[in-house]
Amino acid sequence: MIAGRGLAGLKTRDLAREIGCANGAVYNLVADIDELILRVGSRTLHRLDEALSAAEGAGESSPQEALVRIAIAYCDFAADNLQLWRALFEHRMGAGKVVPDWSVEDQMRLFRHIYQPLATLFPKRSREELGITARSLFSAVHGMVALGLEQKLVAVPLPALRKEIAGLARAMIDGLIARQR
Amino acid sequence: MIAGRGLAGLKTRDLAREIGCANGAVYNLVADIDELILRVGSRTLHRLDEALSAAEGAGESSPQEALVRIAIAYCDFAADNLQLWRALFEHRMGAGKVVPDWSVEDQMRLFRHIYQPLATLFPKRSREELGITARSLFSAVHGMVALGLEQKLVAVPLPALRKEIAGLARAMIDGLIARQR
DNA sequence: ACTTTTATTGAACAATGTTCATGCTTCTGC
DNA sequence: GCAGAAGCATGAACATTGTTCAATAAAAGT
Repeated sequence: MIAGRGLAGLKTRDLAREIGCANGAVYNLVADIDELILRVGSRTLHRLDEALSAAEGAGESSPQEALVRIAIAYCDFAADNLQLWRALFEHRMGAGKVVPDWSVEDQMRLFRHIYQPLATLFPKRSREELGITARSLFSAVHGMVALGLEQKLVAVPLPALRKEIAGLARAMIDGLIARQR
Repeated sequence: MIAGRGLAGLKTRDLAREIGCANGAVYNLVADIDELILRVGSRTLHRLDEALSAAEGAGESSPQEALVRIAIAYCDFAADNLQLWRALFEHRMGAGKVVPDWSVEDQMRLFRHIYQPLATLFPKRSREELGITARSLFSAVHGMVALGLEQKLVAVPLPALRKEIAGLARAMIDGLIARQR
């Protein structure tokens, strides 16, 4: 239902009807809709993880190009799974509730993909520095994808967005390499 | 109320009580809460515009440094106006409704700040290319600020975030310059 | 002063997440 | 086989919220 009508289109009553049970029975499977959304998010994150892994390995080449491929793969995944991907970031936890550990773990796993090539590129940097850089790179690419797929402001066709992301990703990496010297 | 308790803390009844009128009277001032939120967003965007203008002009220097200052100013504004700034991006229009022109106009104005220095740096590029690059740069910085202030994943202290943003902004710009040659 | 327009009120409606008393299945130990 | 227990399903009911609306009051116009 999230994939079809978006996060806002997920209603407990519709859901109960779809899976063929009463309203209340949903709460035997899940404590909250928060939990339900997190569990869907977990699946999405795992599929995203696979997509990034595939991009990481494909075509042995420089770490630079691996990072660019990962960025493009991220963009493609988001475009192909628009609603599910949006749900990952649109969702806000209900008041007072805290994100469970297993969900945080799912999110953290993403940075691994960026960490690895970065560590090869910058062997002198500490684990912590690399972690921060990895997160920054991810955030930057994520921002481009997020606003690029929003379509509301300026309608940029997907191929142009991919090219733009590849360009800026290369620029960031080149800039980082040049800057460290 | 948005500034205090966040977008989710805005309730029409509380609002009516706060301004001293009946529930329904709110709808003489605004058609929707969507409109209300957009109007608050408009004010936020104007204040943001002023903050970026101040950063743009401060300390005559290279376009590169102007861009970095703008990025930092964006980060600072977001940190100082966290809830209001979040409301700009968290809000999704109610089903079927479309964002009015005046609100889109408000959003577009932001890119001007980035466009100007970019045009100086890359005089050969077309207006359209510059527009796309401006949006990409903005998106990338926005992504860093957004995930950086989220605090949920990794708690990065604000000074570190500012440094990180400045570093990656410089890297992006350097990379773009090097790449064009 | 009377009419017309506008604003205010607060009850009512609809949508939606969540809970719960009641009753029904299914499993367990014998 | 079966009594009791444990779990599950049901759908009504509740709480919260955005929104509407008929009735009423206020203001403006003439």
